[in-house]
Amino acid sequence: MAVSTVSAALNGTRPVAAATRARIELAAADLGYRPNLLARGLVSKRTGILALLYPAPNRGFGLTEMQFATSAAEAASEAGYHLLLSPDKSDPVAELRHLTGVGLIEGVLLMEVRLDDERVDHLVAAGTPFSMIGRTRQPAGISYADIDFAATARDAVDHIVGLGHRTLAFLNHSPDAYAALYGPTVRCAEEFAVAAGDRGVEYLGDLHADSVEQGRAAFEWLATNRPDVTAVAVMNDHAAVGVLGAVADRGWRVPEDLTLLLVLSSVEVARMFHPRLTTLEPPSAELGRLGARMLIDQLQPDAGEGKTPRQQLVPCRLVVGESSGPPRRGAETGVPE
Amino acid sequence: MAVSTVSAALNGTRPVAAATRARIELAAADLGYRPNLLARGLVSKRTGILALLYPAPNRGFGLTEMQFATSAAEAASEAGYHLLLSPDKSDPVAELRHLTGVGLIEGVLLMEVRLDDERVDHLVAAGTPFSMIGRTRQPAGISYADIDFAATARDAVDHIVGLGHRTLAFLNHSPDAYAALYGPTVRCAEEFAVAAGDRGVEYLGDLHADSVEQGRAAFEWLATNRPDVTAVAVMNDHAAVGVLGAVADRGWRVPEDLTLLLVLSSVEVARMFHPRLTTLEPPSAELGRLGARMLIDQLQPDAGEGKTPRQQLVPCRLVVGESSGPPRRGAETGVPE
DNA sequence: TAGCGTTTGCGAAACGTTTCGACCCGAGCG
DNA sequence: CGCTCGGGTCGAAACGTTTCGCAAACGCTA
Repeated sequence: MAVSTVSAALNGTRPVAAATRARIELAAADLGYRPNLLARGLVSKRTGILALLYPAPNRGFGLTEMQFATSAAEAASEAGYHLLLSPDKSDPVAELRHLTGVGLIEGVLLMEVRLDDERVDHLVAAGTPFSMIGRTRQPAGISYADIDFAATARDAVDHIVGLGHRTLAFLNHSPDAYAALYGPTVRCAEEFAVAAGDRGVEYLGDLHADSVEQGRAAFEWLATNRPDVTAVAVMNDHAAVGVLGAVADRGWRVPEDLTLLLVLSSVEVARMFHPRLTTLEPPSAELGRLGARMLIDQLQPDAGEGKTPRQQLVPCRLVVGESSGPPRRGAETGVPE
Repeated sequence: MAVSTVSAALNGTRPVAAATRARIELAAADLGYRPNLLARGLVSKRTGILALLYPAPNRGFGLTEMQFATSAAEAASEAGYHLLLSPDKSDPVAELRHLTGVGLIEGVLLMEVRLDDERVDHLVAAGTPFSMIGRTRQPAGISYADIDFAATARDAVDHIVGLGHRTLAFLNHSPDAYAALYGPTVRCAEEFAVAAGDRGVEYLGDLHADSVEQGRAAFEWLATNRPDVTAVAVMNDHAAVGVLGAVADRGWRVPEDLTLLLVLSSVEVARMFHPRLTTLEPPSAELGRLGARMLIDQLQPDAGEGKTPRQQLVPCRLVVGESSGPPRRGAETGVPE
C-alpha cells in the first residue's frame, strides 16, 4: 500500500479500484486519520483558508458587521474552508502583504470597502483572489456583494408615498472624512434622491446626525424651518433616539405627527424603540454568505481562468413597525392636529 | 550561505555572527522574503493559528460577542498570532476533533462556555492548549477570563442602596434549556442575591423576561403584587423595553417612580433608551484580550510544563445613566407620589 | 499466442522550512 | 608548541502530503 495510492483514494485525484479504496477508507476511519493541512498546503498551494480583512473597529462595530463575519464563516465552513480574522490596525496594505506572502491564505474577503480603497488596488496588482462585501466606486471586473441601494430607496419611498406623504427628509451620517467616502453613506443619499425624484416626492437630503444631540437638533431645525416635512429617514440609530426625543418634547407623537424610518439598521435594534420603528434591514447575513461563496467559487480549479466575476446586489428588507403612518393633517402649515 | 544559517539568523534560534546576520537580513529585506508558514508549521508544529470556537448564533449574537472576537483577534495579532473563526453548527466536539486533527491549530479559545461543557472535557482529554471566555462550573486548572459577577453585583447593589432603595427585583433571562446552564445567567442571579443579602436589601430573584411582552408582564406583576419594589435590574435589552413601556402605561416615570438597571449590556445599547439607562457594561474587549493572551502565554515554549493556569475575573463597569434615582415616596403602599 | 491498450498500483521527487550532529578555525592554556 | 574548547557554519534529514512518470497486470483482438 503506497502512500500515493492512499492519497489518490482519499482525494479522488486518480481512479482507484473500488476494493482498494474501500480498504483504505476503512483503515483511515479506523485509525482516525486526518490529513495534515500544512503538508497538503505546502505542496498543493491550497490551504482552505480565507482571510476576512476588516478595519479595526474605528466606528464601533455593529450587529451588521458581526453578521457579515459569522455568516461568511458559516458559508466558508460549509464549503470546507476556514475563515481567518484579520483586523488591520494601521496599514492595511502591509497587513495584506504579510498575509498573502506567507502562503497561508488562498483568498481574501474584504469588508468595509471604501469608494476608493487601496486594498483593492493592491490585491488586483498582486493577483490575489478576493471578493468584497460592499464595493468601490468603479468595481468593474471584481466580485462583490453589496446592498441594492436603488431598490432599497425605491421601496422606502414607495412605502411613504403609499401612506400619503409628499415630502421626505433624509438624515445621513455626519460627513466626516470617513463617511464621506463610505459607500453606503454616499449611495444611500444618492438613491433616495433619485427615488424621491421619480415618485415626485420633495426631498431634503443635506441633513446629518450621528448622535442623540445631533438627531435632536436636526429635527428641531426641521420642525421650525420645514414644517411641511412629514417623514424622516435616519441612518444612525442614536440620531433616531434624538429625533424621537425632540418629537416628544414638542408634544408630537410618532407616527401620528411624524413617520420615522430607520435605514440600514437591524430589526433587533428597531424593536428597542418605542414605538417600534419601521426599518430597512440590511441583508447582512446574505451578503456575508454571498461574499464568501463568490470567493470560494473563484478558487475552484475547474472554474478556469475565464471566470467572470460575480456581482450581486441585494435590497434591504422593509420591516414595517409602528412608526409609519399617514402624514399629519395641516402639515403644510406646520401645525399638528 | 547555508539555509540553516539563514533560518538561525532570522529566528534567533542559535547565535550567528553579527556580520553574517546583517548580511542575511539585508538580503531578506531586499528580496521581500517571507518565510512560508506552512513549511515552518510542518516541521516545528507551531503555526501561529488559534481557533475561536463559538456556537452558531442560537440566541442571536450581540455586540458583546462581537467584542470578544475582535479584541481577541487584535490581541492575537499583536502577538504575531492569527485567529481562525470556527462556528460550530451542530456537533462541537466533531468540529474540535476536525480542527485539532489536521495540525493547523495551536490552541483553542472557547466562547460561550456553559456550566457543563463537553468541549472542555474533550480539550482536556486531548491535551490541546485552550482557554475560555467565561467558565464552567468547576474551572479548576483551566485558564479563563470571566466577568466578576460578585463584584458586579456588589457595585450594583451599592449603587441602589446609595440612592436609598431597600428592595430590588432581578429580571433574569427565561429559564429555558439554554439559559439554565449558561454561566452569566446563573451566576448573576446568585451573586445579586448574595450582594443584596449582605447589604440588607430585600431581593426578588425569580422573575424572568426575554422579550418586550415578557418584560411588560413582569413589571405589571411587580406593580400589582410587590408595590414595595423600587428598583429593577434587567438582563435582557428587550425586556427593558417592555418594563419601560409598562411603567409609562401606568403613568409612572423613570427614574422618579422606578430605578432601572440594565445588566450586562453595552453603553451603546443603554444610550438608545429614553431615559438613558444605567448599565453594567461587561468588559467584553478586555475579556477577549485576556483570553487570547492567556492562551498565547500557555503556548510559549519557555513557559515550561509547570505553567499555572491563569484565571482572571473582571467586574462590569457601572455606567450611571438617567434611570437611577431615589426610591419613590410611599413605595410601601405602592402609590406613587 | 503474440501484440496492444487500459487500468491500477508503485516509488521518488518536491514543497520550504527547522533541527541537529558534525565540522572548521582561532584563541587560550599547559 | 600541541591540545582543547567553544563560537560559528554547514549539510542532511525530517515534517506529511501531492504529483507524476513508470511498470505491472489484465483483458482484448488479430
